[in-house]
Amino acid sequence: MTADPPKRRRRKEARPAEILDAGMAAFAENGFAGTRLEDVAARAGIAKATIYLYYPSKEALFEAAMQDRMVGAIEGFSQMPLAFDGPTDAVLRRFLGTLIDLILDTDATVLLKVLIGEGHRFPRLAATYREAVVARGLTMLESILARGAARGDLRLAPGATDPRSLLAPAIMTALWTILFADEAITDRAAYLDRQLEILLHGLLARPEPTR
Amino acid sequence: MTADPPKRRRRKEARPAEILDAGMAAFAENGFAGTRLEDVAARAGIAKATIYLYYPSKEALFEAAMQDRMVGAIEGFSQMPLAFDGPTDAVLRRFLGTLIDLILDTDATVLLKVLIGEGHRFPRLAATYREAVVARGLTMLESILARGAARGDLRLAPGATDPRSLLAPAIMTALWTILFADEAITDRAAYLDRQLEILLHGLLARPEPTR
Amino acid sequence: MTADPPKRRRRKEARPAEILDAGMAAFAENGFAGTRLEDVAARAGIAKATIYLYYPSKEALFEAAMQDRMVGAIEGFSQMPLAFDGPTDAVLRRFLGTLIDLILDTDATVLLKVLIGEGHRFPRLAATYREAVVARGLTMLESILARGAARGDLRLAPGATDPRSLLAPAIMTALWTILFADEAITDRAAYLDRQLEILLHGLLARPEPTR
Amino acid sequence: MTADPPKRRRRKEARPAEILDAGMAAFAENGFAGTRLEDVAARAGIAKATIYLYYPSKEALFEAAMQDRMVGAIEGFSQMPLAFDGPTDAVLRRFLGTLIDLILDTDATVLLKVLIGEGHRFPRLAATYREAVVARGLTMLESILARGAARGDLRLAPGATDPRSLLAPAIMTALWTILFADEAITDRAAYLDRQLEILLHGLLARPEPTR
DNA sequence: GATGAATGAGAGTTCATTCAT
DNA sequence: TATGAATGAACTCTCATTCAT
Repeated sequence: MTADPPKRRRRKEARPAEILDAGMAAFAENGFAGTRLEDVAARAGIAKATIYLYYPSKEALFEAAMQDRMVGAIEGFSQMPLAFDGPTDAVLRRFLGTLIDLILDTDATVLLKVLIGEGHRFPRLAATYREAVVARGLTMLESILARGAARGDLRLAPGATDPRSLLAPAIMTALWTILFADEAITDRAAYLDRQLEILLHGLLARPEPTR
Repeated sequence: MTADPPKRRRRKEARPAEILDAGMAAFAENGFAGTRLEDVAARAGIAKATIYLYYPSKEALFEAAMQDRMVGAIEGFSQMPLAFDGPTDAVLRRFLGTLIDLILDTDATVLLKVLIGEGHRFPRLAATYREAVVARGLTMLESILARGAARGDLRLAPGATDPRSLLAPAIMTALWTILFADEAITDRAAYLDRQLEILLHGLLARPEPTR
Repeated sequence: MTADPPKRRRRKEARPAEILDAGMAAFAENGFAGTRLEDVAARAGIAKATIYLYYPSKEALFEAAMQDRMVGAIEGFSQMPLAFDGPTDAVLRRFLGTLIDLILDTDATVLLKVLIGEGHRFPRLAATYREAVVARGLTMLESILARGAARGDLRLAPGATDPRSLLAPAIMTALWTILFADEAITDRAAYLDRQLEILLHGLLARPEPTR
Repeated sequence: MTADPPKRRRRKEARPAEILDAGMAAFAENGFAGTRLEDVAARAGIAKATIYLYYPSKEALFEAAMQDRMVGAIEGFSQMPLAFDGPTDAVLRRFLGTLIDLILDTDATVLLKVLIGEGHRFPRLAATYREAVVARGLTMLESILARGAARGDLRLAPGATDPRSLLAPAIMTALWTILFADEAITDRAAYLDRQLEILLHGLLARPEPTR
């Protein structure tokens, strides 16, 4: 990728991150068991043994790669517009829009995919994911709901609304991408609009508005 | 399943299905690459080599197991109450309730999990799944929406509603079970109620009900 | 070696012992770390993986091989002429002669060699060796000495004689064979005679026989 | 060793010797194949690659370390009291006492241990050891015997006595230390006394002392 | 049909050795 | 001179697959 790949000996500082990237890509494609360290090495442009200079085992590499992506995801969250101004529907649209962008443009999808497949064997990772990523997202949604309730925007008390309902558009996006990559969502804005239209206003016609 | 056939013969004819079950369970836990045929055999109570009498390779067993579960899922669909009577909200509640039961009580979750992890390596399976399971579910939802629109129950034209929105509660259920088994949904009815409450009536307070 | 070596599948009963023999030979030549399982397999005429059908690891094979030889050594002891009749010098000559024959004709030398090299890493084996082999030999010598003292054959009280002195001819034989195989002891009887001559009667001229 | 040279320079010149010491210690513990150059480096407080500045390969380092110890052993011999005065028993006692001290206080034991284990793979070393160390020791014993015969101290002609008999106490000491370090000889003087008592005067009661 | 035994082809891991600094 | 980084060549161990019974 860079201009002049020296035969050996690259910047040692970058190595661990390069390996992590290569590992993540490989694990995403083939899962933990299905990935050969040889492939990771090839992707990173190094020898198999070099991996062991930085990670003591395949498992350690896997965990490090996952953890690294989680840090990325968490950072993505913390850079989200925390100042929620204006009407609740606009706030939600902004929040979910950003979240979907995050999911589609980063390795968040990959992370989810791998954790679905291997979470069982790496309970620590699954726990971290739940606490540091999922719970955080849900908490943010809850605070949006609380603010909306305070503003009188919402029909229901915030406690009556499962925030997972609101997470659904984002997660469904990720899932669709994983399962049917080729049929993935193309027009994100339109997609989000349609989902929000229902979440905000409901499916049903208002039963006898006046009367 | 059947009532009385002589125990002797049952064994022989049941072999392939037993192996399929064992395989499914093993693949669900450890994925394709992470599963050892030895484990499958142990689960099925047979010798490793016996598997080869019925399936020519690990891949073939995997595909057969998946296909088998898909057939089960499809059968589940076809046994769903196709006579949609009554108001659309009741129909939807019945449909999604049955779907969630199906997901939680069968291997549908497991199927989804495995396909998420290995779909990439078994594109034929992924395609079958999309067409025979997912598309079928969406089609049924679309027909519910069309009927609802015809009845005047719906706020929007059926084409304006992404049926995936309606699938979300079911799929989120599956995902939550996969990722956080211990924190899984316990009270299904209540869970569904809360989700439907939003899907049907929306989050927002109705602006100026009178008009 | 046998007449008709079938291509595959030999008597499963003999396998473990064959592997043990092959392992012992290999370990004796190259030590534990220096031995490649591939070599053991080749010596045994089997595939490398077959070893793992019988022993779960290289270490386990090593320990099993050692233990097996120790059992052999111990059996050798128990078949020694326990009925010590006649004058002590004859008894000793018989005992040590048999011991040297045992050492030179069995794997006892090899066992000693390997334990010298690897005992440090396999303390359990070293302990077993000390207790089951060495201690047993010394005990037998002590009983010979006690009997000799009772007969009035000995100059000293049996407690005053370190039985290791008497073991020396046997052990030196083993050591010489290990270190300088090509220069090994050839005429065992003569060798033993010369050693015993000294042990029994001493180096020094009897000072003042009368007195 | 030397008195005062500036600390700076000392380091450089001492390097090879330090590496040799570290190597010897490591080889003694784990044998040739079982020793990692990394360990040697760690023991010597240097980097693994530095070893290659002084020794072109692991084998070369091994041979150098062994040879170095042999030189030490030989020097030990040459510093032994060559002026054998007095009665043969006293001479022998002095000689063997010094030898045992040498064995127990230097790396002579270690050398023996390693050569037992790896002599097979390093025949040159084994040959050197036999010639430069063992043969030399035996020669010295033979000269003691010759002198003793000339003095009339000995019962037998010197040719009738295998000098290895006399070496036995020393070698048995080494062997015991190697095999059963924890049960090693503690009271050297007493141990030697008991061994010599037998070697000099024999086990048997003098048959009819008078007559 | 069923299986225990056997194996070839890897996969992860280690380590002596080399190279650039 | 000294070393951290890198690697190729093993080596141990695993596992899908086959074969003889």
